[in-house]
Amino acid sequence: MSGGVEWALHCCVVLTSVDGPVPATRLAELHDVSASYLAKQLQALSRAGLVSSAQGKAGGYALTREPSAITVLDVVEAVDGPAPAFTCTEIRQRGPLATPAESCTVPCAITRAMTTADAAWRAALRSVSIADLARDVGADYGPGALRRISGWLTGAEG
Amino acid sequence: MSGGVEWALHCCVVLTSVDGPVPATRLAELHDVSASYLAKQLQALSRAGLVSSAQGKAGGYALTREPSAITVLDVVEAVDGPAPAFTCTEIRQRGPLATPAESCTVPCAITRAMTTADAAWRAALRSVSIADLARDVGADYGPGALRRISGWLTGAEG
DNA sequence: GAGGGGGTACTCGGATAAATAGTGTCCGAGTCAGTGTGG
DNA sequence: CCACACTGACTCGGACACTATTTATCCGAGTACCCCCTC
Repeated sequence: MSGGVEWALHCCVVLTSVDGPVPATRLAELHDVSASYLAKQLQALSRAGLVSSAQGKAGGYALTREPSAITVLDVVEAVDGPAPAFTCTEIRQRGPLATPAESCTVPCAITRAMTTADAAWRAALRSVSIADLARDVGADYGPGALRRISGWLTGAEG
Repeated sequence: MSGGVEWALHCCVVLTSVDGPVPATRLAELHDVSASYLAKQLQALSRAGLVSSAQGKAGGYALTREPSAITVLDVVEAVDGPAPAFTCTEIRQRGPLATPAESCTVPCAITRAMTTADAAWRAALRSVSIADLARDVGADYGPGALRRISGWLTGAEG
């Protein structure tokens, strides 16, 4: 999985604590990561409609929906793409004992097993929302943690 | 996920139908894939102890256990490695508002969500055995399918 | 003092290179089967 | 006829190139704010 997923999720969580848009540069220095590369991830989120982008002097990125309406799966699919990890190359239709194409009306057993596992993975990610993550952050580090981040994002210099 | 996982699984399924060892070359031409690269996957299975390798004239690969005792997860971890897809880089400990290390006794919320999803994925793959796959192949293409493959693997020329 | 126009600085967005993991290939080390020879 | 040693060919195993994906970077297009000028 792309490492940018982690960055994107952290950005979504901190964006729950602010109202206005936050520039990519600010998000990058908060997390001490490459601004240029983080921009790419945020663009992916924007293309997926999870965040809105605003240009100009007071521009930046902001969540488009309630944090409870954005799932972790949404972010993962936006950044990594919606394609499943396993792709069947139809080996059964190759070689000297190839299964004829007309017998291949359903996916092969291996593909079915992989698809089932992939569905379980996605279901687990779909059951967790950004709001859940933000709540857990508060539970882990105290209610003031996100508030401090919010203040730094909107106001502080350096 | 590495595409070699699919090849390895197909090999394991067909190996359930034969008694003696089968050379990698024979498995490769059955599936019409690169023999050299398939060898790499089979070596991984051998390192993991799922198959035994025998050298010499009548050598090859054979399953070491009952097909019902080998799970799809075993094969996936043997070929792709046991590492989870998501790796936390501890972003929370970086940047101007870094969380102090002594407060990071448990994984962060994002990592917990990813770990849970990964566990669900692995549980699904663990619940399917190679024997299950072989049985499904019989159900899909008729009981004679695996028998024909077995005969070709052990006897036929070209 | 209020409204409008222009400048400016800041933002995103996509196009462009380096690094890394995955894919594919090759040749050498090791080993078993078969064969020929000697007893 | 049996046992042994040898030959030979076939097997795996790891080391070596090539390609695709991921990672990282840069510069141009666009836009909202702010200042200044005019009325």
